Amino acid sequence: MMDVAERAQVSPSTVSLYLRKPDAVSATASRAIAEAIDALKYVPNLMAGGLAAASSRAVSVIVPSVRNAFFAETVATMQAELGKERLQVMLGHSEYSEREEENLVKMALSWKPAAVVLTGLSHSATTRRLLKDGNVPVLELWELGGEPIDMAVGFYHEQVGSTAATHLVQRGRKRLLFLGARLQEDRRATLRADGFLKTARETAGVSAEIVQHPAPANAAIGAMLLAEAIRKYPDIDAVACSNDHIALGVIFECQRIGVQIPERLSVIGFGDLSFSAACNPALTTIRPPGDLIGTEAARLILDRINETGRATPTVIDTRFTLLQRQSS
Amino acid sequence: MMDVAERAQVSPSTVSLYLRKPDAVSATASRAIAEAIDALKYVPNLMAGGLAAASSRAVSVIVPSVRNAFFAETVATMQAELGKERLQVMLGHSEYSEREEENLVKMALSWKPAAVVLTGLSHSATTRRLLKDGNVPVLELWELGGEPIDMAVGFYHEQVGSTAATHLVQRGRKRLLFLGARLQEDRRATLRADGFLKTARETAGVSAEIVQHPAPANAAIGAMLLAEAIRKYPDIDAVACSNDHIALGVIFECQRIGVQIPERLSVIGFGDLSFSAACNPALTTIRPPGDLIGTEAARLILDRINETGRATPTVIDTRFTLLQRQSS
DNA sequence: TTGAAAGCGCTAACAG
DNA sequence: CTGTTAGCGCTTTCAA
Repeated sequence: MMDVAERAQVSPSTVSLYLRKPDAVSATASRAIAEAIDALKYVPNLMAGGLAAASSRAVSVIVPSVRNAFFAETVATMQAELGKERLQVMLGHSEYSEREEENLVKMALSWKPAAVVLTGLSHSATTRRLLKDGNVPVLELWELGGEPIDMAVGFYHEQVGSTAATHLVQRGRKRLLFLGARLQEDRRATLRADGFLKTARETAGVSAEIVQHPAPANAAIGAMLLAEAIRKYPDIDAVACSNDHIALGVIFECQRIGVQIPERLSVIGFGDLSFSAACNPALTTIRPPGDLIGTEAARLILDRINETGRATPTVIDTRFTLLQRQSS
Repeated sequence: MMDVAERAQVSPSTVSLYLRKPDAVSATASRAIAEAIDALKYVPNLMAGGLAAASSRAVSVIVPSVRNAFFAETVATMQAELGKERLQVMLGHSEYSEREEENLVKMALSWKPAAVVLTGLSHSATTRRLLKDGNVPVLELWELGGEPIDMAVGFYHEQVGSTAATHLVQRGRKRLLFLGARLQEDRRATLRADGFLKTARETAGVSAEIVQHPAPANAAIGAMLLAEAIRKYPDIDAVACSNDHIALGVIFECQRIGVQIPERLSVIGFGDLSFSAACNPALTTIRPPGDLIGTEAARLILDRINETGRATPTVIDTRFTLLQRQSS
């Protein structure tokens, strides 16, 4: 930076100012500095900047796993949005463990991040304390309904379950079933199951049960669950799945054992994954706005950093969309 | 750190040493320092550390998109492995653009990363120059066959295509087709197509064509491609798909139009995605070792950082696996 | 709008 | 194995 300043005939602090707030520097100086940066191929050292400013241009994003398409979508969107403002995404995977999440938060704080982004509303006591004391913007994504540490962007998962149940009932179904995977770890899937069962059972003449498996969701588990469901509850006429991977397995299993969808069995999923519209039959599902969550989250972070006077909202409900297709 | 040193009755540099190389500090000092860190709830400032060391504990990982399950797998694995050594993953998405990748590399270099990880072997000239001059370990993942900037971990995609063709021919197929999506951007899918066509056409009595679509791969595109393929080449008896999303669409479309798999048509995919084994019929596919690529990459980076004397290899061929299932 | 000065909190020789 | 010393390359008042 000193070399750039020398070449541009200004002081280092003017170069620094130019880099951070270009508008505060005169056109003449700006031109000279830009030329010097270019000629010298100057690359700012963000470590030094972060040290001096006691805050870095890194945003720590912690999700259960980026292998999960939902979180991948949000992470990808956030990186794209934050990258435009030259903010770096630092990624961490909690693998659905609060202990691991806590470690990641500790590591993250060492970087003096511009913001910390978590998934969901349940965290260890230490995590909450670290973050509250940390004097850093905190965002919790993908879940609404509890008390956020700072800001939250997401939707109500009980509503998702409730919407699914209502939809199936409206289609004339009476014997409902929820098919869930890894419910012990996936709090949000559990909330969807709760909402589903509650709404279904509150409806006169409708019954609802749940069948689950502890392994992570995939189509093979979905197929197993459907087989087990048919065995346990031969008279079911509709299943709601904790996500579309499970629903895909249900579709394949029904094909194999000759259960007609939707005539004999209605199926609704969650996720609207890339294959859902192309299934045979096309899968009715509920689409969570993974990308919207990402853009809204990025916007809140940017607002905070730029302290745009106007108080930023604390909670954003992105809602979700029911997509009715052939399977119901 | 000075507070910790004072409380532990040692000098700050001993604390620093303890933090970086615990084994180099006496047991007595270690105990005292650990106690002090705990009591004071000391959180190291990695920005300061990075500045002083002229190198940070951040690893920049740039992939086309983490929405793609292949790269998500590698990113997740790398984060887990590097996280154990307290290295942070900084994520960037090139969206298959060399220009965007170049921007991300420039941003990454500002952080003085411990290593830069890219996807594939083709990059802009500037990217290559920046990285070669950057005096930073560079890894290129998921592709072998060219001249790596520094180190590479992956496999040969032409071999994948060739393996698929050979498999189909061995199953007695004669009229082969490659179904591809987004080949103009996805160099590795193009390499697989090339290998497939070459091997098929070199085989006596076997013909091979290609049908493609410019949109990103998903099941709907796969269904469209299959329909188009049947129209153009009514006598095909086998299709290889650029990935399993396409293959899934093919399976559904064949169900709809009544084409028997594998009797009338053999299908092979690429990816072994989470649904592939559970399809109806189960999908024959080629599994790329996304997790192995991640662990090997992490190992190379760690070796470099710790300068484990022994020269680290420059290129690692992880190979891939053919999984024969019902669809062929 | 610009510049001088004073660090930010740590690392890395080096000597002991 | 431990301590001394001299910065790393920026940002940020504050004054001009």
